[in-house]
Amino acid sequence: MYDVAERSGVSIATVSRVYRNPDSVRAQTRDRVLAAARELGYVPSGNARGLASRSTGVLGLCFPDYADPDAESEAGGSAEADDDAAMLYSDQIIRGMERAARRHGYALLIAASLKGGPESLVAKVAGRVDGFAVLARTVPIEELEVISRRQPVVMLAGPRESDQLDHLDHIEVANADGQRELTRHLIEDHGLRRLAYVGSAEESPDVAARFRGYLEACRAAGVAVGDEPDLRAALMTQAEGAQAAATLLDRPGDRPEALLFANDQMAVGALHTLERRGLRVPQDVAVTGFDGIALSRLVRPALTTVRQPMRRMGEEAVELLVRRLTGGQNADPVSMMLPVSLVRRASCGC
Amino acid sequence: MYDVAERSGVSIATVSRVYRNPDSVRAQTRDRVLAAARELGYVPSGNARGLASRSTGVLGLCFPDYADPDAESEAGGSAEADDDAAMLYSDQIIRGMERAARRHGYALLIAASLKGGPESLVAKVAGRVDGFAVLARTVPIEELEVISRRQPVVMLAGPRESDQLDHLDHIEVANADGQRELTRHLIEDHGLRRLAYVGSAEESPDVAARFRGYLEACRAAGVAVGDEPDLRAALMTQAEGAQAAATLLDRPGDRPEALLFANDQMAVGALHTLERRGLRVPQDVAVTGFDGIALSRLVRPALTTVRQPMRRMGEEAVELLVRRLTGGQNADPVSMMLPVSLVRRASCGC
DNA sequence: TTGAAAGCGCTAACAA
DNA sequence: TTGTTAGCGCTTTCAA
Repeated sequence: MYDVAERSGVSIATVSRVYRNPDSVRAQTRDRVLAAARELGYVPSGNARGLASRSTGVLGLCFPDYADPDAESEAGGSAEADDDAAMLYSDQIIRGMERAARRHGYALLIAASLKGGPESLVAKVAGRVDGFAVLARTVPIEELEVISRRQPVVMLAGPRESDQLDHLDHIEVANADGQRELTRHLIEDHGLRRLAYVGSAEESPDVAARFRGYLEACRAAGVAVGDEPDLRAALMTQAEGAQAAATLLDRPGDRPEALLFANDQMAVGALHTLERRGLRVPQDVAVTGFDGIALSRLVRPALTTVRQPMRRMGEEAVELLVRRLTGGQNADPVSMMLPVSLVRRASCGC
Repeated sequence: MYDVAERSGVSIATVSRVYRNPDSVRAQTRDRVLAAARELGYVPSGNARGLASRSTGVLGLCFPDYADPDAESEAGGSAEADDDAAMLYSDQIIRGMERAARRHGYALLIAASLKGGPESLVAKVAGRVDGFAVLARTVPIEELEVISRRQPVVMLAGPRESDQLDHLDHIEVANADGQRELTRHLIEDHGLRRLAYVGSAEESPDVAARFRGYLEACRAAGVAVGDEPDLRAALMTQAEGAQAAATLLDRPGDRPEALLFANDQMAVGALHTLERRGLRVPQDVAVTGFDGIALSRLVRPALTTVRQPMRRMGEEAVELLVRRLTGGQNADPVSMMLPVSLVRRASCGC
């Protein structure tokens, strides 16, 4: 910047103005500055800017590290497919955030969580952005508590997790509503009563809420259910879904009329198992998922599921952050529950 | 930082050490500092750090703005589906870069290009990262030329575009090879000779290379072809593919034995048209795509295509950047051509 | 419309 | 093991 100033015969203040507020500089002066900048290959330092102006023009997103990158090369075809699908969840959020951020003139910094000492990735992100979103259960609560005292943070999915964090803005999805409505649909509209639910071993709040919705619908309809899912998968992958379906079909007693899965990937896996066994979906067994990933629309039969508006969640997150950053810093914490929608397709009999 | 130092009775240098190099500080001192930091809600400023240390620990990615965000709400169901698919291209790169960046301790800053004055998004990204990747045709050459004088830039996909930019590292995909091999496969292995090729109106270098591969294979096999694709679609979407298929089928003369599309999305659209018309794929007409997006595996019949290693491209981009940033700044420009792989599935008759 | 000067919050020698 | 100090490259009053 000093070089540009010297070369164009102005002060550094003027160079600064050319970039921050071009109209406040005489056109002729501006052109001289720009020309000098071009000749010198000058690019303003975002760091220095941020330091001086106390803002970065960048929003952040921290999400969990879904897959172990090193394990990836060993993965076979099916794992790869799962991977493609698993991607969608965080990617939709990234996409939503990127778009909305761009609309507001922000760039997006993304980082998957990585545990570490005082130098954790979250802290790094936090130090480089004006505000950021975190997917639930990505970052230790205490750390988030400290960081959120200094800048806006919005929590995505899941509950707020802790009283310590109840000052954070928060966006979740109506998981229970969705699963309840889907279950009701199977029971009342299709007359199915022997249902089996496949949940997850590692019970995230979202997955728990889905199961809760399932229970509520069953009980409301007088369908007998236990307090636990019929099965819990470890990873919610296609492979696990395929296996879960096999396990459920092999259990003694009447075959379930419907298999409900806590996510789409498992449901897709189940479809494969059923096809292999010569069972027709939905005539012999109905199958449902949850999430509304692209895959769900493409498998045959197309999957009945509950669509989560992940892209919208990303967009809303940015709106919330921007609002905090433009005067709303003292507003009461906002908690949004995004509505989900039941997507009726072939796999339930529709 | 000053507050933390004061509160814990040390100098700011020690506070700095606690974060940068914990082992160089006595454990007891370190704990005092960390405690004070927690009480005060201290988060190190990435900007100040970057400014002082001349590095940010962040890599960047600039990609084109595929969709108009404002047009999105008007989009119908089919457009949405296309959107899901279109996403994959840049998303795979983002994903690959994020993973690789993380491995090397970097975060990733992403921004879709946006035209603008001296304050363009690229410049913004450039000012906040240690190095970045750009998808071809995203950024004006002159701007890139200026920026790349100051920091490593790797160009993704497409040729280098210009002699001005021949000092940049560069990664592309073997488009011509892939399309040539795919075409050869149709001609020689399946004995098809009446082929129709659907390209794009806006001829990107990649798409052009694919058509070139197609021509080469045809000529090598003695199959007559013109110098132009049989049809050029405007946007390469499913909708356009569906329409292109209809157009080709309605042309007078013998029906083509195979429809080759310059990307998967169009091929998928074509599949819909063919199904609607009661034509069997591949018995009546073979169909092929290009890209290897997730969708291609899931449609029925599954699509024969050429898989582009986009994730790998993202990873390699990071490797290249990291290499430049760790001593390799003066090495000769690297140009990689990533191999593609022919994916034989049902839609070609395999 | 332009310039002068005081930081922004940190890192990195160098000293102690 | 810890402290002192001089910047890093910009923005931002305040003056001119």
